[in-house]
Amino acid sequence: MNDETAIHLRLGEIGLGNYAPYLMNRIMGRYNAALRAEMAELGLTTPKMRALAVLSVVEGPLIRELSVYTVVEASTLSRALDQLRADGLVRREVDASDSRAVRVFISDAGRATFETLWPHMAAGQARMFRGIPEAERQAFVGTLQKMLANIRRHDI
Amino acid sequence: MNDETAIHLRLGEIGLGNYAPYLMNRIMGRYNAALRAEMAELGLTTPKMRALAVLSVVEGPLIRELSVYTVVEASTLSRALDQLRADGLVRREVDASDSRAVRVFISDAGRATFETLWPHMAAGQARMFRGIPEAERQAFVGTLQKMLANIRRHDI
DNA sequence: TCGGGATATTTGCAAATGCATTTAATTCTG
DNA sequence: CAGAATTAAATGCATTTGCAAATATCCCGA
Repeated sequence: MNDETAIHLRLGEIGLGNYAPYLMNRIMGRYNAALRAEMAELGLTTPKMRALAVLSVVEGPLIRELSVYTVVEASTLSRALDQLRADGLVRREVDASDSRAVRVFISDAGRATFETLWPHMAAGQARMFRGIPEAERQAFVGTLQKMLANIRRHDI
Repeated sequence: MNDETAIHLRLGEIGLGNYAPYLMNRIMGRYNAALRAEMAELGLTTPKMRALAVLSVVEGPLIRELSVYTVVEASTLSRALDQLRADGLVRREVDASDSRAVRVFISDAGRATFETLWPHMAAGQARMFRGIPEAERQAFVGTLQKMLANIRRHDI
């Protein structure tokens, strides 16, 4: 079946269980929900957790960039960062060359908090991929990367 | 690399762009955000849209089942259904054999609303998969189905 | 069959979220 | 180079969300 045909199919004809966005939302819903208890214990919400995750890997991004990475609205992210800062997990710093912009840095305490959470995230991922051969996992991630390139609206 | 090794890697060592949950959250975040404008125009939120989508395919599920299908909390779903009912898009019906339980049915108006939204959803999916060969898409969906089987906690 | 525990859904309430607006600073254009 | 248009981030506000508790019903074992 080619693209032109596929786009005219109804959901009922495809079937929920064959519609990729449905499957992905459902899988991520479970992954995120499973993490929520651990996050709550650390005083984190999803936006706060995502910010820490990205900041543990990306050094001092602008808030606007962090918003893209985390897929969190700028206003929501701004408040999440307020809270993270109040807990000493991140630090804001006005950008040297553009004083409208703010860069965000993770602190040692922030890193430690994320290190506590990470094993649960890794376990969640491992559970998702249980019984799926390495080659298939790699192909899957490769397809995800192509998909992200297709839909992202920023060059980040 | 085998499972035992992989689970001990740090996020920084894997890289955000190779961590499947990150990629999936980001892709679905965009897919959902792109749909939000169309949904708002129809007076729908994400839970309401998901409920209509599932109800267009599954006949008269219990609210509890709908909650699993849509990955929406029961309390949130209950209120979403209130609103859908107020707009005449769904109908509640006490289950014949268990008077605690409620079955939900989509109305003709609900179907019509979903039919209006569906082309945008299909377009979003098409955009995600742009340039990805059919065989790769099928393999991808096959992996998603295995993953859902791995993480779901219900037999739905 | 009676009562305790489980289950399905709804509701109260505080917290989180998204949109629109505001503030401040930069860049573009004539 | 002045002023308009754009951009980054923060804030006001109404809505949405999730957890916990309430309500109603069902099921199981003594």
